[in-house]
Amino acid sequence: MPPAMLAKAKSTRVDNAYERLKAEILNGELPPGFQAPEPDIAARLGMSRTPVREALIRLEAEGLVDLIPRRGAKVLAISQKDICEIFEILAELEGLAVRKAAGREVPCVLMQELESLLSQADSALLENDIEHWAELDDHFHRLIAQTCGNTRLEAEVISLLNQVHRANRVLLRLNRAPASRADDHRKIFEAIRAGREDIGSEVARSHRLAGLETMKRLLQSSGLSQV
Amino acid sequence: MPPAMLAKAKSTRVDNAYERLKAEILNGELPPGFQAPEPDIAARLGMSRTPVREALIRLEAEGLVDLIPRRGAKVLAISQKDICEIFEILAELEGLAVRKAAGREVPCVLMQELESLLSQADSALLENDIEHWAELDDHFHRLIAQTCGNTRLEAEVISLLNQVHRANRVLLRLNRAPASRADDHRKIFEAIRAGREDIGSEVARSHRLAGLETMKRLLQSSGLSQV
DNA sequence: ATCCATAAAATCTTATCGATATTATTATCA
DNA sequence: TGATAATAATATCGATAAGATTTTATGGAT
Repeated sequence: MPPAMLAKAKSTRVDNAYERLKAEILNGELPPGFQAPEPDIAARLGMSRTPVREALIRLEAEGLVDLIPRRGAKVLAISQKDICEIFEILAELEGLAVRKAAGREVPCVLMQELESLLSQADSALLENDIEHWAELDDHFHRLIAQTCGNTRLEAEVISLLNQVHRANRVLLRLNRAPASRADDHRKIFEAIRAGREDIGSEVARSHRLAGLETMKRLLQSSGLSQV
Repeated sequence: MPPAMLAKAKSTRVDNAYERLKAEILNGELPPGFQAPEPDIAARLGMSRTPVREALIRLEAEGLVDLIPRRGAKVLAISQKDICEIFEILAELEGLAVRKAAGREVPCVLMQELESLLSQADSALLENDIEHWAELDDHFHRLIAQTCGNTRLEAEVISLLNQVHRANRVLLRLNRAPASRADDHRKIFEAIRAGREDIGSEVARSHRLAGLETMKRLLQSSGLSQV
């Protein structure tokens, strides 16, 4: 057996297209509403339509694009209704994730990383670097999902976070302020460390629901019907 | 505009392959562990590999099959760990679904259908027709998901139910008894009708968690490591 | 002479391509 | 306005290239 074959890392065209398109959607290079025929996308990525198509199907399953029968692929825009639906689900799922994390032995490196994120976020806030703070905030939520030990739960939370990623960014930038008490994050962290399942779960839940209210307010005041 | 164009129902080969394969997986014709090269599947379905492949990618995204790089498509088997993960998520999500349903005006026909299912289930139980009862039980859970008004929540619950569908069937048949108090279902129904969000939500949650315990016990006693 | 390890060859299956058939939409014309 | 033609994009196919696995050969050691 060859010495190093733990990571498959086969790097196929489909994977390549998938990763690139996903990254472009998440960072806003391909904005919501962007639409293009498959041949165009394929040409841009330098490959034939087949792998692009397969990547698009995966992205559609993850709720990032819409494949319109004879219209091409469209990057999904997020409406207020979408945000409500997603945040409601996230509130429960993140609550569960924190509960599970608090009820088990979370790998030490994860806890350290979480703590590091917390202090970095504090710094960013002091320096009024909202952009950076938002990034750290998002990262914290993703990391929490990884502490729960339930791989499906983790994947589902990450998928939902991806779907609202741009909306979060846009609205936060618009608001130029944190979406909710940054303090919640520390409370969640402490609850996990101390094994306080109920408290952690409830803080995570209400944190997300408070975030929903903020988002609704921002959407309203910005007049944007979708993001 | 043509008179009837509400339902698109375009019936493409991909959709066809998707529906057929999904049905065959759910009803057990393609049992867990079943594995076949793409050309075989395509030949069986009477079409080329392309649409089959696209259907398989969708099924993979839904957690029903595994596409192994040079090995073909494999129908996923469900382990105890999988069941734990899925039931834990379902407990939260079904709890939320019932809460939302209780908090809104559920379409009358849905409520009627739910009630019909309840009485049919009672009959089936009286006649000791476990098979039929299990079917009605499953149907009830799916219908509940449809009452919540959150389309993503509905889709996610249905997807999770699909993933444990065969496990449910197999173990219930093995047990030859309902998985938990059928009474819970009526409680949930009444809570939705009466708008008792907290009660309904909690019953749904504990109902699912009780189901998990039953499943664990059945798995243990049957000696099956996966289903 | 037999058996194991290694290398070469054959085979099998996917990954990807380019081309064609199909069909929704748009444009054109009476 | 309604029918028809043109267009454009997908849906699907069949073929090929690439890659892994298995089989078969081969050579040396006991």
